[in-house]
Amino acid sequence: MNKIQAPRGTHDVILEESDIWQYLEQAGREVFKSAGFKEIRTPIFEATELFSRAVGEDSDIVNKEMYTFTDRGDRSMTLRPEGTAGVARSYIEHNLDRNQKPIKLWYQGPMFRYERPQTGRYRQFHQIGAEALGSDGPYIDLEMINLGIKFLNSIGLANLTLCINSIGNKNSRANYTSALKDFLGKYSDQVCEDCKRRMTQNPLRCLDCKIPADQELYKNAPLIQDFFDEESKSIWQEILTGLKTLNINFEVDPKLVRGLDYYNHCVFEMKTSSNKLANQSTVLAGGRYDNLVSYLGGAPTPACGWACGQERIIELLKENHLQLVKNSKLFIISDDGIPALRLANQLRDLIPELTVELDYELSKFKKQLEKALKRNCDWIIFFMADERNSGTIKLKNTKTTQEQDFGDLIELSDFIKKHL
RNA sequence: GCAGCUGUCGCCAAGUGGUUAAGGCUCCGGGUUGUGGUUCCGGCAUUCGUGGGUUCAAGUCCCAUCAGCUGCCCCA
Repeated sequence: MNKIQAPRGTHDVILEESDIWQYLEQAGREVFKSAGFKEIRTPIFEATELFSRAVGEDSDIVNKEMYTFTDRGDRSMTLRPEGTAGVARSYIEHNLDRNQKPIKLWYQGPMFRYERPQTGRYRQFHQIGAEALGSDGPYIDLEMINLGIKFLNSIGLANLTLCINSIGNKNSRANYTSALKDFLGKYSDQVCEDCKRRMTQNPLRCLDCKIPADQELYKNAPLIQDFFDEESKSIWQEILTGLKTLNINFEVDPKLVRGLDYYNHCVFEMKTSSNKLANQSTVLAGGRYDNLVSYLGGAPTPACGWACGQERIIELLKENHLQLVKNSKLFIISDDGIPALRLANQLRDLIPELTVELDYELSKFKKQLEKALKRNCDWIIFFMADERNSGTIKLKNTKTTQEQDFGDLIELSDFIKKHL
């Protein structure tokens, strides 16, 4: 029989790694809770049309990266490539705009993109994201940025830089794009193949071309800020002064743009300087997307949000030699299974925060002791025939090596609780 | 979608065409009569990602395929 392996670009989260995942997700939950965000769980697959409308017909995601299939009812379905579209769809479908605004939501879960796997890049990957719908900003934008930073700080991530830019409103961007096209047109025979293609499809992207020769040519390219109308200008200004006043460090990156169509005004990314992620240095990215809800047929709704790639963060956490908070563990050594199981259950009820384990193989005393020690248990209970016959439980603290007999379970559990 | 590198036990690995595929860690069984991870014995790949081919002979060479890594593209 040949072994079946996990599909390309997917991976199993197993053993110690799942501890890190839980730690990460717990940290997210706490941060969102503290800011009054509610969790939203949307389907993992949606009508294909949702993504082609939300993400953009000519984006790479829609064109070549979606997991699309026809279901048995002949409907075209797609495994979600990102989280925002589903949230917006749900917002419209359930008339969430009738709630107090803004609606503040967060989500966590798998996303799917048919890409070439690399470090920090998978076909099934996971994002934690937050969206706020119904507020114009700039305060909600600042709140979202702040929350993103807070989240990453809370898990002990350092060496992160907030990069920020504004891509203005629709008008400003249209004016800029046409000016940029004119500028780029002058070099159409000198730039790289990719840029030639980008010139027509997504001229903004030329600006972050990685070819030095191209960069040289683009040095004198027009800047988007010079094309801002009054609205774009004032919103951008408010964000910048807000960040300064809040003492949030940032770098303005005029070349920061977006691959997804629905963004406008302020966009931002958190990047790591760690070389652990190779080329995938962006760990969290987001911005304002005032047009998405109306693209999808809802009433025009200002909104902003961000998403962060969990796999990428996990890589960084591993590098940080993360000290996960371990809870106390107790191991019962016994020569009879049933009394040991009963005792384990009683202890679990009495001390829910304690991990209680035992040896299901009923190995010899020596072996069980070894197992307990190898597991790094804080406590060992000796519950062999001798103890059971005398009606006592012998408790040992493995750190202090002190032992104590207990005749009463409540007394024993109180003792442990006191020393947790 | 394009290009380069890699693939031997759960993990780390030796092996460079020639008998039964080193070693270490982990794990499992057992001894040292119930208290510190010790020690001692023993076990753990008919098989080298998979499938073909070359050869008297292949983990070692060739081809294909799958997967991983890296760069491009794009993105979280």
